[in-house]
Amino acid sequence: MAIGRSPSVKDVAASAGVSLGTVSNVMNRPEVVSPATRERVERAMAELGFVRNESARQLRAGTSRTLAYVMLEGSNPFFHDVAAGIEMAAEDSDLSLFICNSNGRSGREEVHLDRLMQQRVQGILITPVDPGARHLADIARRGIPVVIVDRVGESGAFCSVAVDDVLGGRIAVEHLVEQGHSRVAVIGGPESIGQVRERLEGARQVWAELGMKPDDLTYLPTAEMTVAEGRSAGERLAGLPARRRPTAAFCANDLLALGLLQQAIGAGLRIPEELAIVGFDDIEFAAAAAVPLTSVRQPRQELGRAAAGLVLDEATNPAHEHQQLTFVPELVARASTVARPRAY
Amino acid sequence: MAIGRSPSVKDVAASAGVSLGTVSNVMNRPEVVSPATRERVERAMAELGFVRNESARQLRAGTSRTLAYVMLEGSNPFFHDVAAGIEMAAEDSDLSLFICNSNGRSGREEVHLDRLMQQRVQGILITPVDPGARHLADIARRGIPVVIVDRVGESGAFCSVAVDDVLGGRIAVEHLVEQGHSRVAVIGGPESIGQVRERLEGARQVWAELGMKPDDLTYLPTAEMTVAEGRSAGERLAGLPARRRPTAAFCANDLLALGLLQQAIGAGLRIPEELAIVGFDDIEFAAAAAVPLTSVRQPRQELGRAAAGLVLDEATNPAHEHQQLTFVPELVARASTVARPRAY
DNA sequence: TTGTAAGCGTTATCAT
DNA sequence: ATGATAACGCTTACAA
Repeated sequence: MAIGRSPSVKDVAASAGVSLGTVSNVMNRPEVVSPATRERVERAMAELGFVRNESARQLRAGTSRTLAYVMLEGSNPFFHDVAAGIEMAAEDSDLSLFICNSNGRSGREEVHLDRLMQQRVQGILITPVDPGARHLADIARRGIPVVIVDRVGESGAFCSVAVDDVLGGRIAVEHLVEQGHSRVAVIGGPESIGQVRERLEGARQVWAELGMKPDDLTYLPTAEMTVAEGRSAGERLAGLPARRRPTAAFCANDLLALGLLQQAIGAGLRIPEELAIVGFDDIEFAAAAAVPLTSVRQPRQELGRAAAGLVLDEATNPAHEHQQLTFVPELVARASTVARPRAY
Repeated sequence: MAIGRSPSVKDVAASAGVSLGTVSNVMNRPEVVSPATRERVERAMAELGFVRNESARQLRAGTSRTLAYVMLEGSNPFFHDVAAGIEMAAEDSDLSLFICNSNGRSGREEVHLDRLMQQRVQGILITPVDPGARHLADIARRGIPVVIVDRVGESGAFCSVAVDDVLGGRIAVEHLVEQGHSRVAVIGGPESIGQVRERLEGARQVWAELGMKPDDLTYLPTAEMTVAEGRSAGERLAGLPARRRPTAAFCANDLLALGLLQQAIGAGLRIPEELAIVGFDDIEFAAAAAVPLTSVRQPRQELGRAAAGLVLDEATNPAHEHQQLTFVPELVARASTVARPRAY
């Protein structure tokens, strides 16, 4: 039943009684071939079960029909939403999307990048472990379009798409202060993650500008941005002396916030009365939490879409100029900070 | 700065003053080339920034170094966990993994499948919209290894890896009955989804076997397996007259359960005292919920790993026989069904 | 409108 | 140990 090897244009040509070139024309410029022969060729293709060999096409064409996205953390739905946005854009341009996951490890990232180069992908979208990494610059120098997603490239050597993380941190903490909190925890880490640094930075900035006491902003570092670390931060929070204990927390992403929320509810705290919580990203699960989570929303799919637009521009437009797109994050207030939420 | 085209083996050969074949040997059988020339070639490669062209390699080799997974719903973390398992196995065999998402639409699925064939992937893993679909059988008939994941192929025409969904439904409902519930809701849909049918089937079976009254098992159909539909099912549940209202619910997946949980807590119900909830899949967010969710665990990564093993066997072992691997699901009891959970 | 032939970058076979 | 050469399946001039 199984065939030795799959039929090639040559086989189709033989079967249809035409030449190689004609078969190719049927596929690539059907208008130049007469309806009669075209139909004959198409029938032959169907009969033989011909499937075009993309490698051969690509070898000849010199260009592939694929984009790639190297995500930072497969376990964070945020990145999958970004990927979904990219995929839509890719689909619109009739491109395939290759998705890789570095899992925060620079080594894996490099391995993936290497393979993608071998595959001659049209462009690479990446949320890098380190935007300053040598291997990233190397790729860009080769002329392969690279776009940094969710992070601003430091050198301006590539395009980037991100939200203003500093602003995000600001509006989160500003919101908490508006709600009457005067002792706030900021939770996140490690600080080697740029997004974390900037979100914390924004939080500190606005805290100072609003004239709050520096000591009343407590930083609780975490080793990762996970639910488990959020729970652990909650325990540390609970361990603080009541007088100094923050009445609100700003978490650098939603996974941390979800973990904190779980720990707090488990400990019997009323949310938001005894502890208010703001997350970051606004993933689906934020709104789906038992106490819906206030979060700083990133336009996740939009981010991906815009990034895809930039790679494609770089890939096809000779006049392309690198640009850093910045989206404005938006606070989505829910029950975890306000008893009667403005949004749900 | 940017180079016209990237250097080929030919360029490397010229630069190193050796022949084409020698360069190829350095890459593929380094042991046959003398250390001196090998080093010379390697230096030339580094200087020129040579990157092997995978299309050409593949065209020549006739086979690609990629596996593909077509997932059913990108918005459900369950599938990403399966994908992670596949990826690990792929990595072990030095293969790349191409991830696609059909989003439950048969049309998208077919488009992806088509592209994957053109790419000549080594094998396809898929959680299909419809395991009986024509296009799936067509691919298998072409001799491309296809493995059905999280669903049993109907015809035995391909390998499959799944958990016993009927059993899963059984242990979920058995657990609820053990906890003393005599009115239970089963929530899920649409019934066109095989997993749903079987989980419900198991629920009904065990309900009857335990001698419970048929009318006390209420089926609440949903249009999708999402958090939003879970919430909506919760509202319908709340609308039932108190006498007939179930005191426990078995949801066909965790997203539904999470939605139901949210709705119930929002409505002021105490969990599990006033409503006990069991989900299915045991995704990370089940354990992370405010009230940790009891769930029927699927060995998500294991599923992926095993499936990858089967495709690889089919791809490489001439004596390969199709097989249907079935894992045994396991109940993970948490606070959403037991006041003092056995596990956390 | 259709056929012929060259070439994309690699690998493998056969000489040397 | 190294070099020359054919072949993989396709696209695209160019010729007929």
